[in-house]
Amino acid sequence: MPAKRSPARRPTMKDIARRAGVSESAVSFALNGRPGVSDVTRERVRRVAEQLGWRPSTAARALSGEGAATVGLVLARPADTLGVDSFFLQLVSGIQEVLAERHLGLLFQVVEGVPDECAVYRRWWAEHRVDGVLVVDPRTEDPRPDLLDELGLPAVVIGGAPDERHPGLSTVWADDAGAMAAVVDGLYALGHRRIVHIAGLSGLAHTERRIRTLRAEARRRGLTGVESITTDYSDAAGAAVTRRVLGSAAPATALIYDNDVMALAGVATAAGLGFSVPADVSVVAWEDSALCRMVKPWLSALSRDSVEFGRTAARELTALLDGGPARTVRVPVPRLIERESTGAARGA
Amino acid sequence: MPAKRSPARRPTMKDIARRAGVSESAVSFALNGRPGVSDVTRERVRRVAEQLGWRPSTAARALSGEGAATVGLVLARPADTLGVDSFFLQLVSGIQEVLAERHLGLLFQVVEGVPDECAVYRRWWAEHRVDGVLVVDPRTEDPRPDLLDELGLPAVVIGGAPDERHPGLSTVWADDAGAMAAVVDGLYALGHRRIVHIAGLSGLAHTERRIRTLRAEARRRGLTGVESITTDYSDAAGAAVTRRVLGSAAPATALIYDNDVMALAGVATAAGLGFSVPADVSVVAWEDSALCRMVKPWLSALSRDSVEFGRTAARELTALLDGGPARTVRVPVPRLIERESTGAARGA
DNA sequence: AAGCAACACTAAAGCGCTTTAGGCTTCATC
DNA sequence: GATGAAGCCTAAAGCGCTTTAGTGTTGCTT
Repeated sequence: MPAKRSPARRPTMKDIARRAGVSESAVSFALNGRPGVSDVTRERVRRVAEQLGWRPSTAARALSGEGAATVGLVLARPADTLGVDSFFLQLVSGIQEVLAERHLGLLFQVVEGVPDECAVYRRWWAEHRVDGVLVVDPRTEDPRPDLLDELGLPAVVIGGAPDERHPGLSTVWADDAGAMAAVVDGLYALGHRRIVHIAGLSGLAHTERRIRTLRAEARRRGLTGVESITTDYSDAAGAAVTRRVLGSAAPATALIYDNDVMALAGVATAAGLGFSVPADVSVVAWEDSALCRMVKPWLSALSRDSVEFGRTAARELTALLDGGPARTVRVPVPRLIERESTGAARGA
Repeated sequence: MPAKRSPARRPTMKDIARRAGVSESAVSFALNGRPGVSDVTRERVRRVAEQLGWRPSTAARALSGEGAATVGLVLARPADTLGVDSFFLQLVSGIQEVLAERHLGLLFQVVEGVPDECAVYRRWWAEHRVDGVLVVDPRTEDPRPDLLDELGLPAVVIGGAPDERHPGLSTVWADDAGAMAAVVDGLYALGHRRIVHIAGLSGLAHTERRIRTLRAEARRRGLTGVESITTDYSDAAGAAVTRRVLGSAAPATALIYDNDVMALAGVATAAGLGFSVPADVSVVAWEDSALCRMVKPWLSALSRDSVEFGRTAARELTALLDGGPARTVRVPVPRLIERESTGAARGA
């Protein structure tokens, strides 16, 4: 028996009004907890609505000024870069958890770059599609905060540094600088003096923050064999840079990779070059995931709770939508999980 | 200078009408390419709209029966399972590419399980939020097609087998059965007789299809040491099953893992147990990604173009939205990329 | 017993768009 | 020169909801 292709009209408030024998306005008041109806009527209306399986039409709601009940998230990355990134899906999953409670939808889009991203914001705004947005991968020289300010679109920036120039935006961030300092501390204590940081995308706020911190830490200790090299986060880049670094005259004894994928590729490359980890070179991955326990030696990694990160961001956005003030909240510093890929520097 | 918090009213058709000196209806006709206005008026209206930066309010459009210009995608997976899955983001990225051309939004939600997913469809439908949906991870005994049929929500099922019981749904699928047969063929030719398939989630349509095919191939050849073991796709499960399988009296000589993550974990486990790959045991990963080239030996893997898969699915959905007929389209069979993890069976 | 507030409820407008039903010109037709 | 048809455009209703203004009842006060 083929399922019936029922026309299945969605029930509207008018239907409820008719069945409950009251006016549409009464229904609206009753269902939205506004004063103006007696408790018994309210209850009756609620029951009818329930029984009819009524749900407010977001379109109608949005049109009468209530907002779209939707928040937006755009990911600006070339399609091939977004492969093996566990961080992102976890973040989204945390975001969802909070949004779902409030029946807020998540409009998601992936684009090629920041200019496209800005265009999407403009469109969403003009089309009335979203009530607010979550901005990821903030950059130094970022046009997005200005734009969002101009559009008056509530937004929370995920992973940026506090930004006092845009008091309208909330920021949720982790203290990468502190984490980097801690990592360098640890490596220094193990005797490492030549440290290379295989960084992520140049221009990303957190990349630059890590680079600056590393440089500062090096200067503070008088270290000269310390540098950062930016990449595109890909395994290929991780491998290539590792090859170059370990091939130099006085190769680094410690490598800090800005994600798990590059770290893995780096370890494989090092092994291929005859370097043993951690005897010849220590490796730290900035991002923990199942991957880090899938190779021998297990990778020491900076771990953070990305799901909770997402939850926090979403909570800030809903607070903003409720008319709350913009805030800057810091989530816990990533913790260094010491596994097997870090050890004393050779000869230390 | 702080950016101005401009109230920034969105321009409406009324604004255009006033500026162009015509009625609102004329504007609507002009902008939607309907007859009823002269070419010069149409052009004038278009220019004014452009100049004002007008974009139709999706809410208003949706309300007047035009649909929400949005399609939905819900991912039913426990939060911790969706970590390292490159397939999914690539799929989404392909989907986006097609949707973006048509200015269709993608409403995205992740939930815990299929019942929740059904609830989301109902809600989206009742709230008028989406015009159609993309369904992933079809199951044997799947309640979703019936539901979508009942709601009359256009949908395309991604990765299912053709389903003649739901003529309203489009299906986009790859021939897993064919791929499995080819893999077994190859392994058989290499002398493998004891083959274990570390499968994915039991109940998923493609999991069951692979299992059935493997069983049929084994029977056809009179092989007895062939079996499938279902898992939850996690690296932990991959490792655990591998340990069990290789610890048996007459261990398998070839392992087929239903994703790259488990394959990786499997190889690591095998190495830990003293098995050398591929000398002692061959490994095939059903899903190719950067991971497969990040361990030695490089993993032989079944590769497919997930981005294109997503594009195809999205194209089918837009066709459906345009009133086209439901179709069943097959994307290319995954190709086996032979790398270093497969070889002749010991003693063959 | 008139006056008044308080309460429960309804009528109607409005959000921004589409669409149907005309109205008014113009031009061709016989 | 009346009749029609065609073409361009406007008025108005309607989509499903919120909200403001307003209408009747009560029940209380003096």
